[in-house]
Amino acid sequence: MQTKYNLLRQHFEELFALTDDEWNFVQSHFQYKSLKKHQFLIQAGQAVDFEYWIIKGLVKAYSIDDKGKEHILQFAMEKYWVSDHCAFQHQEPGTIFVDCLEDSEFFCLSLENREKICLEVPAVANFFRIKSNYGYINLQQRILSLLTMTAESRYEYLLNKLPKLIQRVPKKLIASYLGVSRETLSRFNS
Amino acid sequence: MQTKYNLLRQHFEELFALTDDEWNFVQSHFQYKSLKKHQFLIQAGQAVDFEYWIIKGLVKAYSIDDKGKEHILQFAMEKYWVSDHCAFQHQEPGTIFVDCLEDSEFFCLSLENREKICLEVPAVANFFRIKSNYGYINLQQRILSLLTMTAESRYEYLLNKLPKLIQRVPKKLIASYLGVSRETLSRFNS
DNA sequence: AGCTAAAAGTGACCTAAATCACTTTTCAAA
DNA sequence: TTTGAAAAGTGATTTAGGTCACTTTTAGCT
Repeated sequence: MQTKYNLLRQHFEELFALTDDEWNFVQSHFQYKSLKKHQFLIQAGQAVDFEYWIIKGLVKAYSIDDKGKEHILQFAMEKYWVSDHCAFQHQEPGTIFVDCLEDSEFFCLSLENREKICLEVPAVANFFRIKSNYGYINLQQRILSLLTMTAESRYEYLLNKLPKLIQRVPKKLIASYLGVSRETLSRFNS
Repeated sequence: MQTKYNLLRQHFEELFALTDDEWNFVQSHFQYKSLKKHQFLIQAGQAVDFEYWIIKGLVKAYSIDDKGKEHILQFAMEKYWVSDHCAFQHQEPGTIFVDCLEDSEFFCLSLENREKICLEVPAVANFFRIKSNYGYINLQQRILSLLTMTAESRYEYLLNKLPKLIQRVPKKLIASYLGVSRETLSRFNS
């Protein structure tokens, strides 16, 4: 288990160094969780008590529309953070589902604990500040890709950007992420 | 001018309180800028030296595709932050344009100064952390709206969410923001 | 290894929205 | 207050991508 915590420490320290004391304090605010493939991390309608850092595995975050169709908001794997951020931040019932595409392990951080470690350890506040900023930048680019590119070029773009992901995820889910039907994606390209 | 700085201080203090000393330090890292309608704040291809807080006015942030068509990434008005965040963060040439839809005034923050005040004043780091997080949440919702909703319901949704904005912005720009053609938008609704 | 279910591919057809071309309305600057 | 330009509306036509129905392939399970 300590090895797993060390992975998280390394993740924090990619951006800002922490003293051992700081790290021990921070670490004590996370809890471990493990799920099998097909199990839910978050379900719409329920409370979202945590933000999750993925130690190992792969999940999809998605919403389900009135016709029962699923729309993928995010794939998240090792070293990614995932949650229903909106529900988590506002401590409201969630609107999206997150489930495991592979057996997965997580470190869980509650809102209360997040605020506590951010206020206590400025390096952690700065860590989340920069991480959120990168996340924001990524979403802006995804929005631009939805506004400016055809479905086919979004697919090519994703193939280049995250080739490893494509191999771990069924194409029908890639289609859902890109906002295209499975059949249309199947008719693309190479 | 001090009145304008006070607006910015209030904006920071909506999330975390600052001492007068802290504020004086923070304030000294911003510079004032004013532009007339139709002037550019940021242009694709050029360095992006600042992030901007809007004191007064309204701008659009957009990219131009290979066919010369403009796609609106964001509208930003009083109390909003705007920049080419990607280019700014990586200190690379920009890829988007930001120009003024009305005469506008800004406070400008360089990357170096942002990092300086965040490291010096933890409340500022926490401020930007929370702001970025809210921004992230908003973009996730916009992505979901692009994936799950028809153009018409996205329009209705926007009418409810930001009625004031609609009145300040030509409909053809709203169309571009929603990812619909001007003509199609014009055929909608009520 | 054999079997079931999920995933992927494919043809035929349909539709939301884009595009093009033109008219009408609104607005801002002289 | 006129006037020229930008914005908005509208009809006709096209098109990217969706939907439906079915077949083939792949991947987990016992």
